[in-house]
Amino acid sequence: MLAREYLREHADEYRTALKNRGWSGDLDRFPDLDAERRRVIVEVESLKNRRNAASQEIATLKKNKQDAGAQVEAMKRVGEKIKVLDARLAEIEDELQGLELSFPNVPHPSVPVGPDESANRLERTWGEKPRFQFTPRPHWEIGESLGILDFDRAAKITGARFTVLFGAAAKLSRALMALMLDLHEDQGYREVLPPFIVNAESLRGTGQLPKFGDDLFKLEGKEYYLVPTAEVPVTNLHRHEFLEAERLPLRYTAYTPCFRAEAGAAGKDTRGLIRQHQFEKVELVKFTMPEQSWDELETLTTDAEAVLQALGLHYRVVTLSTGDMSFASAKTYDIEVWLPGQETFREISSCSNFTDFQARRAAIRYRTADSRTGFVHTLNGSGLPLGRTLVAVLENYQQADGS
RNA sequence: GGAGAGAUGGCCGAGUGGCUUAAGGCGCACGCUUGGAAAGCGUGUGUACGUUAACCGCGUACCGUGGGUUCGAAUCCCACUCUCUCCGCCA
Repeated sequence: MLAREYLREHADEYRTALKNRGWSGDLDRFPDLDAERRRVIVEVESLKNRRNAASQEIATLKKNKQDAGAQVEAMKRVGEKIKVLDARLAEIEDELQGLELSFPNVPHPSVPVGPDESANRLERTWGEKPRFQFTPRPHWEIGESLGILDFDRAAKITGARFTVLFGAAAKLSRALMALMLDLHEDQGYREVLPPFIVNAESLRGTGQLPKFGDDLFKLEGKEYYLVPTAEVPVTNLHRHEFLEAERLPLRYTAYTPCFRAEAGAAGKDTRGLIRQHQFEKVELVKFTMPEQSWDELETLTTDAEAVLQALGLHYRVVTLSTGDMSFASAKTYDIEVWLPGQETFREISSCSNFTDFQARRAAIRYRTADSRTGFVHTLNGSGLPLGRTLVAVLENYQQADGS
């Protein structure tokens, strides 16, 4: 969510930002609605002011055993008016809020402008492509021939896009989780194990709702959802809270399974465990003062990279273009790991600065020692997904004999 | 799942329709006092929105959340959420 003052005073600038993002929506309704809202507020609040004064009068008259009938009658009419205006105001607020929740964040000036991933900017690469004396195989072949990845049985138990890990794969996954959490703890992150089920309010705070509900698994009976990423429960740890400015930034790392319905993604990357309905991930989340967040984005990214370096995996870092960024992000670095079995760089981490976009939705504020308040900046990045890291290890360290 | 009790400011806690612009205390900030401190005394102490050049002032709202009754609601009514106690069930 963006500041109303920003939408009022920098409408042209925001229009350009939306165009760069390839966003198609209605910005024209905002100024009308905003102006009407303020008109109604001025009117209804002056009526309430009159009512408050009158009720004091009535109380005094009654105490002195005097007749207050005329005042009561007059206030009945004022009360009716207030009721009507309050109802109108609620309508306006609803529509205005719905509108504001649909507006994406403003890209940072350093973000390359472009329609899609073709405009992404390469920042750096680390390591080198491993050389093989044989043709490297994709992970699904390695995993199936070793009997440690089983897609067919997962399809029987559940359905498409689920996987069973056996033996060494399961054990490696568990080891990777411990490696990542320990590494991030050394980097200054506090480990947290949150609920894997969240309510709708939490998803609104981080921006998955109301727009991207189709990508979520919703539980029946209650307004509960399976977490699509640890970003949701961890960012919402501090929803509706004031954080002491001198204690910022707060840094958290969390392991959770992630559940994604991916309603619109059928047919893409269907082989192997690159795109699954369930995967596991270690996540990094930060809450910072506004002036710290851009530096913290850089260290967040290098903190995630450190996992790949520890594993000796070749990767590159790219800045996503305006057209490739997610809804809530102001700037995103993608880390892409080299997969020799598929001869491609594949996204393994997304590190984003959401500026105050999520903090406004979730009301996460700071308070300084001299009592100034404001919205914090939130950031997060994968550090890293277990499944894709397992894929990278399998493909990069495979041997000629299939082991 | 059943029964009962509860939710008030940073914290404790009073408050069963108007005298509450939420008592009192603690904490915190500033000042007085002091050689310095403690104690004591005094002043102040939330959030959002609106108005405004202005977080100067003024106004409106907020006592778990959402509705309702009333001229007027922290207070009465309804629904929901959460917490605690006991019972049941369960890893």
